[in-house]
Amino acid sequence: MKVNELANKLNITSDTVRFYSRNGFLSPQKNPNNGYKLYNVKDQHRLQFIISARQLGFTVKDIAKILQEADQGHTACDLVRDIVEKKLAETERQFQHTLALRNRLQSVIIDWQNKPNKAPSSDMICHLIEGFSEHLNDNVTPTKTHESLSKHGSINKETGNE
Amino acid sequence: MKVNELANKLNITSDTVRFYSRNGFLSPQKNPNNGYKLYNVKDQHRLQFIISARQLGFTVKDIAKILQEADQGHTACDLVRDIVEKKLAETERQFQHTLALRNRLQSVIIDWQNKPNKAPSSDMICHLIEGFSEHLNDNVTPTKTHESLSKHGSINKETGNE
DNA sequence: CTTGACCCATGTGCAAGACATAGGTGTAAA
DNA sequence: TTTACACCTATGTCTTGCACATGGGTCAAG
Repeated sequence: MKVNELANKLNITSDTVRFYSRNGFLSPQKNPNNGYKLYNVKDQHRLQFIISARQLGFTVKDIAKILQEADQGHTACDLVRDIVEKKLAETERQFQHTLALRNRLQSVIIDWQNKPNKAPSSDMICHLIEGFSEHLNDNVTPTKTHESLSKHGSINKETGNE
Repeated sequence: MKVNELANKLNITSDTVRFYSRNGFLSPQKNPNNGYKLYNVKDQHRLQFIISARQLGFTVKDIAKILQEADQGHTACDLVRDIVEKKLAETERQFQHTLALRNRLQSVIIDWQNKPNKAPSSDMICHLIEGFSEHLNDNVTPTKTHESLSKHGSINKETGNE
Protein backbone atom coordinates (compact mmCIF):
# COMPACT_ATOMS: atom_id res chain seq x y z
CA MET A 1 0.00 0.00 0.00
CA LYS A 2 1.04 3.58 -0.48
CA VAL A 3 1.96 5.99 2.25
CA ASN A 4 -1.44 7.59 2.51
CA GLU A 5 -3.27 4.31 2.66
CA LEU A 6 -1.09 3.18 5.51
CA ALA A 7 -1.48 6.48 7.28
CA ASN A 8 -5.25 6.29 7.05
CA LYS A 9 -5.29 2.76 8.38
CA LEU A 10 -3.42 3.83 11.49
CA ASN A 11 -5.16 7.16 11.75
CA ILE A 12 -1.98 9.20 11.47
CA THR A 13 -0.65 11.61 8.90
CA SER A 14 1.40 10.57 5.94
CA ASP A 15 4.12 12.86 7.21
CA THR A 16 4.41 10.69 10.25
CA VAL A 17 4.70 7.58 8.11
CA ARG A 18 7.37 9.30 6.06
CA PHE A 19 9.17 10.36 9.18
CA TYR A 20 9.58 6.78 10.34
CA SER A 21 10.52 5.69 6.85
CA ARG A 22 13.16 8.36 6.50
CA ASN A 23 14.67 7.36 9.78
CA GLY A 24 14.93 3.71 9.00
CA PHE A 25 12.13 2.38 11.18
CA LEU A 26 10.35 1.13 8.10
CA SER A 27 11.89 -0.17 4.92
CA PRO A 28 9.26 0.08 2.22
CA GLN A 29 9.96 -1.06 -1.28
CA LYS A 30 9.94 1.43 -4.07
CA ASN A 31 7.74 1.27 -7.08
CA PRO A 32 10.32 1.53 -9.85
CA ASN A 33 7.84 3.27 -12.15
CA ASN A 34 7.18 6.32 -10.05
CA GLY A 35 9.39 6.02 -6.95
CA TYR A 36 6.39 5.71 -4.64
CA LYS A 37 7.12 3.82 -1.46
CA LEU A 38 5.18 0.62 -1.01
CA TYR A 39 4.36 -0.77 2.43
CA ASN A 40 3.30 -4.26 3.36
CA VAL A 41 1.43 -5.72 6.30
CA LYS A 42 4.60 -6.21 8.29
CA ASP A 43 5.37 -2.54 7.98
CA GLN A 44 1.89 -1.84 9.19
CA HIS A 45 2.30 -3.96 12.30
CA ARG A 46 5.65 -2.46 12.98
CA LEU A 47 4.28 1.03 12.66
CA GLN A 48 1.33 0.15 14.83
CA PHE A 49 3.78 -0.81 17.52
CA ILE A 50 5.64 2.42 17.08
CA ILE A 51 2.50 4.48 17.38
CA SER A 52 1.37 2.58 20.44
CA ALA A 53 4.70 3.12 22.08
CA ARG A 54 4.56 6.81 21.24
CA GLN A 55 1.14 7.02 22.81
CA LEU A 56 2.69 5.65 25.96
CA GLY A 57 5.19 8.46 25.83
CA PHE A 58 8.17 6.51 24.56
CA THR A 59 10.69 8.61 22.72
CA VAL A 60 11.63 7.74 19.19
CA LYS A 61 15.06 6.83 20.48
CA ASP A 62 13.54 4.43 22.96
CA ILE A 63 11.60 2.85 20.16
CA ALA A 64 14.69 2.57 18.02
CA LYS A 65 16.40 0.59 20.75
CA ILE A 66 13.43 -1.69 21.17
CA LEU A 67 13.17 -2.38 17.49
CA GLN A 68 16.86 -3.07 17.27
CA GLU A 69 16.55 -5.66 20.00
CA ALA A 70 13.56 -7.25 18.37
CA ASP A 71 15.25 -7.25 14.98
CA GLN A 72 18.10 -9.23 16.47
CA GLY A 73 15.63 -11.85 17.57
CA HIS A 74 15.73 -10.96 21.25
CA THR A 75 12.66 -10.23 23.27
CA ALA A 76 12.43 -6.53 23.98
CA CYS A 77 10.07 -6.93 26.89
CA ASP A 78 12.62 -6.33 29.61
CA LEU A 79 13.74 -3.19 27.89
CA VAL A 80 10.15 -2.09 27.51
CA ARG A 81 9.45 -2.66 31.17
CA ASP A 82 12.44 -0.58 32.05
CA ILE A 83 11.40 2.28 29.85
CA VAL A 84 7.85 2.22 31.09
CA GLU A 85 8.99 2.50 34.66
CA LYS A 86 11.25 5.42 33.91
CA LYS A 87 8.49 6.97 31.88
CA LEU A 88 6.12 6.67 34.76
CA ALA A 89 8.51 8.41 37.11
CA GLU A 90 9.04 11.17 34.60
CA THR A 91 5.34 11.51 34.00
CA GLU A 92 4.81 11.79 37.71
CA ARG A 93 7.22 14.72 37.80
CA GLN A 94 5.59 16.24 34.78
CA PHE A 95 2.25 15.81 36.42
CA GLN A 96 3.36 17.61 39.54
CA HIS A 97 4.89 20.33 37.47
CA THR A 98 1.78 20.87 35.41
CA LEU A 99 -0.28 20.88 38.54
CA ALA A 100 1.93 23.53 40.09
CA LEU A 101 1.80 25.59 36.92
CA ARG A 102 -1.96 25.37 36.84
CA ASN A 103 -2.17 26.55 40.41
CA ARG A 104 0.18 29.40 39.76
CA LEU A 105 -1.76 30.55 36.74
CA GLN A 106 -4.96 30.36 38.68
CA SER A 107 -3.53 32.37 41.51
CA VAL A 108 -2.21 34.91 39.05
CA ILE A 109 -5.68 35.39 37.69
CA ILE A 110 -7.22 35.63 41.12
CA ASP A 111 -4.60 38.10 42.27
CA TRP A 112 -5.49 40.28 39.34
CA GLN A 113 -9.20 40.44 39.85
CA ASN A 114 -8.96 43.79 41.53
CA LYS A 115 -5.60 45.12 40.43
CA PRO A 116 -5.85 47.59 37.58
CA ASN A 117 -3.64 47.98 34.54
CA LYS A 118 -0.89 50.51 34.70
CA ALA A 119 1.22 52.09 32.03
CA PRO A 120 4.63 50.49 32.01
CA SER A 121 7.28 52.53 33.67
CA SER A 122 10.68 52.59 32.15
CA ASP A 123 11.78 49.49 33.98
CA MET A 124 8.49 47.67 34.11
CA ILE A 125 6.79 45.86 31.31
CA CYS A 126 3.71 44.68 33.12
CA HIS A 127 3.51 44.99 36.85
CA LEU A 128 1.09 42.10 36.95
CA ILE A 129 3.86 39.68 36.19
CA GLU A 130 6.57 41.69 37.81
CA GLY A 131 4.75 41.68 41.09
CA PHE A 132 4.05 38.02 40.82
CA SER A 133 7.59 37.10 40.04
CA GLU A 134 8.84 38.94 43.10
CA HIS A 135 6.42 36.91 45.08
CA LEU A 136 7.88 33.83 43.49
CA ASN A 137 11.43 34.59 44.34
CA ASP A 138 10.61 34.32 48.02
CA ASN A 139 10.16 30.60 47.61
CA VAL A 140 13.25 30.02 45.57
CA THR A 141 16.39 28.82 47.25
CA PRO A 142 19.23 31.06 46.15
CA THR A 143 21.54 28.17 45.25
CA LYS A 144 23.02 28.48 41.84
CA THR A 145 21.49 25.70 39.88
CA HIS A 146 22.64 26.80 36.47
CA GLU A 147 19.50 25.09 35.29
CA SER A 148 16.52 27.01 36.50
CA LEU A 149 14.81 26.77 33.18
CA SER A 150 15.95 24.53 30.38
CA LYS A 151 16.08 20.74 30.22
CA HIS A 152 13.29 18.85 28.52
CA GLY A 153 12.66 21.92 26.44
CA SER A 154 10.11 22.75 29.07
CA ILE A 155 9.90 24.55 32.33
CA ASN A 156 11.26 23.21 35.57
CA LYS A 157 11.94 24.99 38.84
CA GLU A 158 9.42 23.46 41.15
CA THR A 159 8.12 26.63 42.60
CA GLY A 160 5.81 24.99 45.08
CA ASN A 161 2.61 26.93 44.97
CA GLU A 162 1.21 24.95 47.85
CA MET B 1 27.98 43.48 33.17
CA LYS B 2 29.02 40.58 30.99
CA VAL B 3 26.81 37.77 29.91
CA ASN B 4 27.89 35.38 32.60
CA GLU B 5 27.45 37.89 35.37
CA LEU B 6 23.94 38.59 34.24
CA ALA B 7 23.21 34.90 33.91
CA ASN B 8 24.40 34.23 37.43
CA LYS B 9 22.31 37.03 38.83
CA LEU B 10 19.18 35.55 37.34
CA ASN B 11 20.22 31.99 37.98
CA ILE B 12 20.10 30.97 34.34
CA THR B 13 22.73 29.89 31.85
CA SER B 14 24.69 32.28 29.71
CA ASP B 15 23.33 30.42 26.72
CA THR B 16 19.89 31.54 27.70
CA VAL B 17 21.01 35.12 27.97
CA ARG B 18 22.64 34.85 24.58
CA PHE B 19 19.52 33.33 23.15
CA TYR B 20 17.43 36.35 24.08
CA SER B 21 20.15 38.67 22.90
CA ARG B 22 20.41 36.98 19.55
CA ASN B 23 16.72 37.22 19.07
CA GLY B 24 16.47 40.89 19.82
CA PHE B 25 14.90 40.74 23.25
CA LEU B 26 17.92 42.43 24.72
CA SER B 27 20.15 45.00 23.06
CA PRO B 28 23.41 44.97 24.93
CA GLN B 29 26.20 47.30 23.97
CA LYS B 30 29.39 45.88 22.66
CA ASN B 31 32.75 46.42 24.18
CA PRO B 32 34.69 47.68 21.18
CA ASN B 33 37.92 46.20 22.52
CA ASN B 34 36.90 42.57 22.58
CA GLY B 35 33.37 42.41 21.20
CA TYR B 36 31.95 41.25 24.53
CA LYS B 37 28.34 42.16 25.06
CA LEU B 38 27.66 44.48 27.96
CA TYR B 39 24.35 44.48 29.80
CA ASN B 40 22.94 47.13 32.08
CA VAL B 41 20.33 47.11 34.80
CA LYS B 42 17.53 47.71 32.37
CA ASP B 43 18.51 44.63 30.48
CA GLN B 44 18.48 42.76 33.73
CA HIS B 45 14.95 43.83 34.59
CA ARG B 46 13.81 43.05 31.12
CA LEU B 47 15.32 39.63 31.26
CA GLN B 48 13.86 39.04 34.68
CA PHE B 49 10.47 39.71 33.20
CA ILE B 50 11.16 37.30 30.39
CA ILE B 51 12.23 34.56 32.75
CA SER B 52 9.22 35.09 34.96
CA ALA B 53 6.93 34.91 31.99
CA ARG B 54 8.63 31.74 30.82
CA GLN B 55 8.10 30.24 34.23
CA LEU B 56 4.44 30.93 33.81
CA GLY B 57 4.54 28.98 30.59
CA PHE B 58 4.50 31.88 28.17
CA THR B 59 6.07 31.09 24.83
CA VAL B 60 8.90 33.19 23.54
CA LYS B 61 6.56 34.46 20.87
CA ASP B 62 4.07 35.55 23.49
CA ILE B 63 6.81 37.41 25.26
CA ALA B 64 7.92 39.05 22.05
CA LYS B 65 4.44 40.46 21.56
CA ILE B 66 4.30 41.72 25.11
CA LEU B 67 7.65 43.42 24.89
CA GLN B 68 6.69 45.00 21.61
CA GLU B 69 3.61 46.49 23.19
CA ALA B 70 5.54 47.75 26.17
CA ASP B 71 8.25 49.18 23.95
CA GLN B 72 5.65 51.23 22.19
CA GLY B 73 4.64 52.72 25.49
CA HIS B 74 1.38 50.81 25.83
CA THR B 75 0.50 48.78 28.82
CA ALA B 76 0.78 45.11 28.05
CA CYS B 77 -1.40 44.01 30.91
CA ASP B 78 -4.46 43.26 28.83
CA LEU B 79 -2.40 41.15 26.52
CA VAL B 80 -0.83 39.39 29.48
CA ARG B 81 -4.21 38.65 30.96
CA ASP B 82 -5.31 37.17 27.70
CA ILE B 83 -2.31 34.95 27.40
CA VAL B 84 -2.54 33.80 30.97
CA GLU B 85 -6.11 32.72 30.46
CA LYS B 86 -5.29 30.80 27.33
CA LYS B 87 -2.31 29.32 29.04
CA LEU B 88 -4.44 28.17 31.89
CA ALA B 89 -6.85 26.42 29.56
CA GLU B 90 -4.01 24.75 27.77
CA THR B 91 -2.39 23.74 31.02
CA GLU B 92 -5.66 22.23 32.11
CA ARG B 93 -5.66 20.08 28.98
CA GLN B 94 -2.03 19.21 29.50
CA PHE B 95 -2.82 18.31 33.05
CA GLN B 96 -5.58 15.97 32.04
CA HIS B 97 -3.40 14.45 29.40
CA THR B 98 -0.53 13.83 31.78
CA LEU B 99 -2.93 12.39 34.28
CA ALA B 100 -4.30 10.01 31.70
CA LEU B 101 -0.83 9.03 30.62
CA ARG B 102 0.18 8.37 34.17
CA ASN B 103 -2.83 6.15 34.69
CA ARG B 104 -2.14 4.30 31.50
CA LEU B 105 1.46 3.67 32.42
CA GLN B 106 0.43 2.48 35.83
CA SER B 107 -2.11 0.14 34.41
CA VAL B 108 0.44 -1.17 31.96
CA ILE B 109 2.74 -2.03 34.81
CA ILE B 110 -0.01 -3.66 36.79
CA ASP B 111 -1.18 -5.64 33.80
CA TRP B 112 2.33 -7.01 33.44
CA GLN B 113 2.91 -8.14 36.97
CA ASN B 114 2.11 -11.72 36.04
CA LYS B 115 2.56 -11.82 32.30
CA PRO B 116 5.90 -13.30 31.21
CA ASN B 117 8.22 -12.18 28.47
CA LYS B 118 7.98 -13.91 25.15
CA ALA B 119 10.29 -14.04 22.19
CA PRO B 120 9.04 -11.74 19.48
CA SER B 121 7.26 -13.49 16.68
CA SER B 122 7.75 -12.24 13.17
CA ASP B 123 4.99 -9.70 13.47
CA MET B 124 5.32 -8.90 17.14
CA ILE B 125 7.99 -6.80 18.77
CA CYS B 126 6.84 -6.99 22.34
CA HIS B 127 3.45 -8.48 23.14
CA LEU B 128 3.32 -6.40 26.28
CA ILE B 129 2.71 -3.29 24.29
CA GLU B 130 0.97 -4.96 21.45
CA GLY B 131 -1.63 -6.40 23.76
CA PHE B 132 -2.06 -3.10 25.47
CA SER B 133 -2.52 -1.16 22.28
CA GLU B 134 -5.27 -3.50 21.14
CA HIS B 135 -6.96 -2.80 24.41
CA LEU B 136 -6.59 0.87 23.68
CA ASN B 137 -8.16 0.75 20.28
CA ASP B 138 -11.43 -0.31 21.84
CA ASN B 139 -11.83 3.12 23.32
CA VAL B 140 -10.91 5.01 20.21
CA THR B 141 -13.61 6.37 18.00
CA PRO B 142 -12.82 5.37 14.44
CA THR B 143 -13.28 8.86 13.07
CA LYS B 144 -10.42 9.99 10.93
CA THR B 145 -8.88 12.79 12.86
CA HIS B 146 -5.71 13.13 10.85
CA GLU B 147 -4.23 14.29 14.12
CA SER B 148 -4.08 11.38 16.48
CA LEU B 149 -0.58 12.22 17.51
CA SER B 150 1.18 15.43 16.61
CA LYS B 151 0.39 19.02 17.57
CA HIS B 152 2.20 20.68 20.43
CA GLY B 153 5.13 18.41 19.78
CA SER B 154 3.55 16.14 22.33
CA ILE B 155 1.04 13.39 22.51
CA ASN B 156 -2.67 13.91 22.25
CA LYS B 157 -5.42 11.40 21.66
CA GLU B 158 -7.38 11.59 24.84
CA THR B 159 -7.65 7.93 25.38
CA GLY B 160 -9.75 8.14 28.47
CA ASN B 161 -8.33 5.62 30.87
CA GLU B 162 -11.28 5.88 33.18
C1' DC C 1 56.42 34.23 27.07
C1' DT C 2 53.96 30.42 27.86
C1' DT C 3 50.78 27.79 30.43
C1' DG C 4 46.30 27.00 32.17
C1' DA C 5 41.75 28.35 33.69
C1' DC C 6 38.23 30.71 32.43
C1' DC C 7 35.58 33.70 29.35
C1' DC C 8 33.33 35.02 24.87
C1' DA C 9 30.55 34.90 20.16
C1' DT C 10 28.87 32.29 16.76
C1' DG C 11 27.35 27.97 14.42
C1' DT C 12 25.12 23.80 14.69
C1' DG C 13 22.21 20.11 16.97
C1' DC C 14 18.10 18.34 19.12
C1' DA C 15 12.56 16.09 19.08
C1' DA C 16 8.97 14.63 16.35
C1' DG C 17 7.00 15.61 13.12
C1' DA C 18 4.34 19.96 10.21
C1' DC C 19 4.55 22.59 6.41
C1' DA C 20 6.08 24.15 1.79
C1' DT C 21 7.72 23.20 -2.71
C1' DA C 22 7.84 21.03 -7.06
C1' DG C 23 6.34 17.79 -9.55
C1' DG C 24 3.92 13.05 -10.88
C1' DT C 25 -0.72 10.33 -11.67
C1' DG C 26 -5.01 9.32 -13.38
C1' DT C 27 -9.45 10.14 -15.04
C1' DA C 28 -12.56 13.02 -17.73
C1' DA C 29 -13.79 16.43 -20.88
C1' DA C 30 -12.58 19.14 -25.25
C1' DT D 1 -4.23 14.16 -28.22
C1' DT D 2 -4.39 17.69 -25.16
C1' DT D 3 -5.93 19.96 -21.37
C1' DA D 4 -7.86 20.33 -17.00
C1' DC D 5 -8.21 19.26 -12.35
C1' DA D 6 -8.03 16.82 -8.05
C1' DC D 7 -5.16 14.15 -5.64
C1' DC D 8 -0.92 12.02 -4.69
C1' DT D 9 4.24 11.78 -3.90
C1' DA D 10 9.27 12.75 -2.27
C1' DT D 11 12.26 15.81 -0.49
C1' DG D 12 13.71 20.02 1.88
C1' DT D 13 13.07 23.35 5.29
C1' DC D 14 10.83 25.11 9.62
C1' DT D 15 9.44 24.80 14.36
C1' DT D 16 10.85 25.58 20.26
C1' DG D 17 14.02 27.08 23.57
C1' DC D 18 17.70 26.61 24.42
C1' DA D 19 22.43 23.14 24.94
C1' DC D 20 26.48 21.95 23.03
C1' DA D 21 30.62 22.33 20.06
C1' DT D 22 33.98 25.17 17.93
C1' DG D 23 37.57 28.42 17.72
C1' DG D 24 39.44 31.95 19.72
C1' DG D 25 40.28 35.86 23.38
C1' DT D 26 41.70 37.39 28.43
C1' DC D 27 44.33 37.51 32.36
C1' DA D 28 47.19 36.31 36.16
C1' DA D 29 50.86 33.03 37.67
C1' DG D 30 55.20 31.04 36.77
